Amino acid sequence: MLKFSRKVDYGLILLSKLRNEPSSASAREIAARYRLPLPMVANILKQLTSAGILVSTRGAQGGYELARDASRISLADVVRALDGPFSLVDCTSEHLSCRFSAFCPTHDPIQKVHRRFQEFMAAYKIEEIIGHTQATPFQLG
Amino acid sequence: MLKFSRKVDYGLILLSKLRNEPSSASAREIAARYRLPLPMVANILKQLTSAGILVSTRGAQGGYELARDASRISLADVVRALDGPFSLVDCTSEHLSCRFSAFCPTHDPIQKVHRRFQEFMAAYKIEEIIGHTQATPFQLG
DNA sequence: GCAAATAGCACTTATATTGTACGGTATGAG
DNA sequence: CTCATACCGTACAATATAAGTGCTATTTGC
Repeated sequence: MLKFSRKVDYGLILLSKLRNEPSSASAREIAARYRLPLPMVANILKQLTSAGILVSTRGAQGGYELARDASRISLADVVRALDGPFSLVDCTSEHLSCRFSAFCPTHDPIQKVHRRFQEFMAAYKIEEIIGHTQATPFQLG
Repeated sequence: MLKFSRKVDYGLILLSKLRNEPSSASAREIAARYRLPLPMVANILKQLTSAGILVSTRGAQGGYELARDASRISLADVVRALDGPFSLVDCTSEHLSCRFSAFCPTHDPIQKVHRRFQEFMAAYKIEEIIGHTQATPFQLG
């Protein structure tokens, strides 16, 4: 299917929290705020950190904050961090994975679609997505 | 993940055959040509037909051909026919499926991303993808 | 009637997503 | 220095989705 994973969905929500309330927040705090399971939130934050989108402080009073301004974080960054390198087709990186290999009649044109889509995602900064609204906690039981 | 399904991959190859060698071809013929399993090819052709992208002729000497010119078939048409309605996020159609419902801080902006992506796919005609090269059969054992 | 061909289901298997858990390491406070 | 807090890395189980196969019915041309 052609859709964002739930990780990306959640990730954007967590990022909106961190961007709109910039004081460093712990995984526990964020999970409680949005009524999400702690292990999942922790995992997502870890992945965003190792991708360089967040910076973490360990130990008591530690937590996470944005590594750079939201206007310099693209949708492509977030998706790559949480879902791995995305490619519309398998044969983007390794030709071998394709049965048709060099003879594939659609290979080159689809590469072009792929590149255009990558550009689209890279140009889309999360500032546009999370910058407008204040992060709103889950309000209903 | 954010990629085309194999069905779409195969579908585009089959479409390139039908567009570049316009005489009506049977599923068996196409499967043999590309060394693909007949049941799979048949299924894909069936789905493309019921979506109105191909027209079929039943019975002996029957087969498939494009329902309209490749310049009037979009990538969105093909993806929708083979993978179902695609939406970057679950909450595109039914708000209920989202845990945060109306309180979700990222809902509206992501809808916009979704619409832009749909437009991108709808503007991309398969003519651009399958029109340049002649369909090349699989050539290696 | 017979063979070729599509139509419509239903089913199985493989793979990816989703969510959870655990042992380890770093830090700050008392 | 001990303890609680919090991040780190990785592995694991459950579930959902995709991928591929098979079968029976129906249509059509010879």
